Amino acid sequence: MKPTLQAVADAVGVSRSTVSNAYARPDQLSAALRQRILETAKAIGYPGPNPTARSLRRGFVGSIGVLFTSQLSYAFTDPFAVRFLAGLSTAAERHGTSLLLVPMPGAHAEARQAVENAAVDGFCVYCVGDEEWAVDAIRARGLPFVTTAAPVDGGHAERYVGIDERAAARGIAAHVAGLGHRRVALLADAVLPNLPAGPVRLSGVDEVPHPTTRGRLAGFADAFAAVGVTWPELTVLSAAGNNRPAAAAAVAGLLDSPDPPTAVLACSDVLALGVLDALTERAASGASSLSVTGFDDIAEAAAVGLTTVRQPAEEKGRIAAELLLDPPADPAAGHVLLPTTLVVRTSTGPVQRS
Amino acid sequence: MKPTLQAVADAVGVSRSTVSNAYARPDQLSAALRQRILETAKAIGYPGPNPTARSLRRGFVGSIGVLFTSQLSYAFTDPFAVRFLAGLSTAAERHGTSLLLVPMPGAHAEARQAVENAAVDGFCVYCVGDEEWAVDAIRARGLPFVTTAAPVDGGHAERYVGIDERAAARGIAAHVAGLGHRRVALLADAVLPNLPAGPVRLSGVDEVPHPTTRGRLAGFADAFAAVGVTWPELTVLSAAGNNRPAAAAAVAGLLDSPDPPTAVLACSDVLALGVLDALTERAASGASSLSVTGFDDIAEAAAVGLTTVRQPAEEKGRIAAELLLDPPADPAAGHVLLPTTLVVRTSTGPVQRS
DNA sequence: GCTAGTCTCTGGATCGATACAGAAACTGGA
DNA sequence: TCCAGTTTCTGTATCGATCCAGAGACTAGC
Repeated sequence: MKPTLQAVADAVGVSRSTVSNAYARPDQLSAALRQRILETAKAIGYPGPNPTARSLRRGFVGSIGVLFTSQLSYAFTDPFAVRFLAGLSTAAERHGTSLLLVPMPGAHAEARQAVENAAVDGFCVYCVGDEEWAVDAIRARGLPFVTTAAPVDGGHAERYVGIDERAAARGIAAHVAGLGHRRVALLADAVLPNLPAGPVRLSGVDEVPHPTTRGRLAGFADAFAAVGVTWPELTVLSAAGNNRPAAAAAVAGLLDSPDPPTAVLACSDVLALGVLDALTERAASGASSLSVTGFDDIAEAAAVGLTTVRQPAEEKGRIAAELLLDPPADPAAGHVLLPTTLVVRTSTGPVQRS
Repeated sequence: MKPTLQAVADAVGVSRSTVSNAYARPDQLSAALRQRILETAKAIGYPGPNPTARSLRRGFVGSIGVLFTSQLSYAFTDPFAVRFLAGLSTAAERHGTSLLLVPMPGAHAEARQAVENAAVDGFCVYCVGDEEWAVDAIRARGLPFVTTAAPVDGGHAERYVGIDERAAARGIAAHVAGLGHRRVALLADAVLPNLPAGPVRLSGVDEVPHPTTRGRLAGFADAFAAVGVTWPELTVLSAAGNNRPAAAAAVAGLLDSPDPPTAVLACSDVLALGVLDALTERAASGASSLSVTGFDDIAEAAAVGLTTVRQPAEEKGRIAAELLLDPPADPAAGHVLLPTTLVVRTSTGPVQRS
């Protein structure tokens, strides 16, 4: 059994409080006594105050929870998420705060429990879709939190850091429309829950539950509406996951159809790379036969010449951490919208007349 | 103030224990009463048992600490580390365990404190170099831990998952030697602490403090010794960090020298990519003018055709988590050495006669 | 009707620390 | 010499739960 604070107190012949002070408040006791306490503590093998007990008494923990509404391991699979975490961890490190990565069991009730059981001072919720339940659970605990997107209408997060999804999407779609493309497909991950890969019929963008996806699709639609292409004329493709094979699978049917689109606008770079994979497989390349765009500007986008929207990933993480760790006095400052940039590379080009 | 368990007990008119049981041991009370308790709990806004208090009483936390001996954000910058974390998190998720990423302040004493203050049930120590202090601090707390490398002679970790660094390095160096290369440079990150970038004179590999680096350099040396190239004939280059620019900077002088090496063996893919960057800058490419090898086989290595040693990153993480979360009965099973593979691509080729 | 056995529920002890009010000793100045 | 002020240390209450021995009520079997 590891010795406790009491054991040290007994060994030195002082009170528990004094030993506690030796660790947490050096100014509350003489240097000599403190020295003596620390030495006997080491001698009897006392490892320092128990972190859990300390947290309980103090009422705060010194760590913030990071919530991924999908599987936790997704965080390390998606390049954008990784960069976000890099920013988050840098800022957290500056504050001496640790990050608790909370596992998310598939079952809803258990996932909620995971949120309830996390010993943290606040949460950073990455990519909340409809998962208002997570926010609810956090609110029920009375803990502060930040989300990585402006909240869905109705729910209001006090603090968030996001981008203007719709405007950014409109920008890149306008670029594609400007190149003359009119027969286009929009590609997103899980447009509707439990959907097979491939085209989806939606009466409107409002049907899409995931707010980020909805925002981006709406932006794409805006730009095409401006050149006379209406929503029903756009093909919406759903991929079974935010990864390259899923994207390749989702576009496969369309690419092989007699009347393929001239451009595919993807809701993430990873999906766009999957489309390029599908093209490579067919011995075609981006831009020449099909224009492809992504979203996020991950490192690989530059390598393959993907036209995309850049958003500051590390910065997003950094700001998220700071909103949480020292909240701005002015509540309005808790709502941060980061700028985005259209990055035109070689994966988009003028529409080919066939 | 958030209501406590006691408040719920009072509201329902039962004892604290019963409310506790309603959450943690449903079989200990009638379904009807449990229902009633849960309902009033929700009604008065009780968010469920306080995780910290629960941990204190139960004596375990449900999370494991992940320790990076360098900055925490390094974890998200190094592709190999990211994949390791992916594996770790997948396994942790299966066990319902969360991961606590502990920040590492630069100052030694503070870093030790960070280890002492982490509320965790065990630690996964990534890439321990000479930082025996971390292991010491963990031992002092009496917590179990895993390291990602076989321990340095002397210190003994009960559980570790690593690779045979020396043998793997010997393998890839033998490939390079087999191609006829004799004038070669070995590139590593921070060969000695606080070293400027560039060539280092070492009387032997034993001088290198970081065990992983030492192991790899020793393996390289082994293979060249076998073809008659002795240690003093090998150039050792030190980079100021495990990143591409640092590697490019470290080799710059040598590449521009009148008598450049015909091959560079790097201790990581990231460093090797930096060398390729330096070559690109000089309008030369790998293999034609200079053979380059890496270590780890990160995703980008395949893209640029880097010859390297593959080690199973996700698997390493997964096993680390499992060694920690359900330790094998047989202590010998706590020592895992993973297999490695030599992956020959286009960045290595026969030595050019000039 | 009585004993044994099961189901429910309770109360007090406990996990390991920190906060805070106040006691004791010491310092200095008038 | 005495009082105010500071420094140093102590003791008790508390953070919010879980554990465990045991009290009552209830069922079963003989």
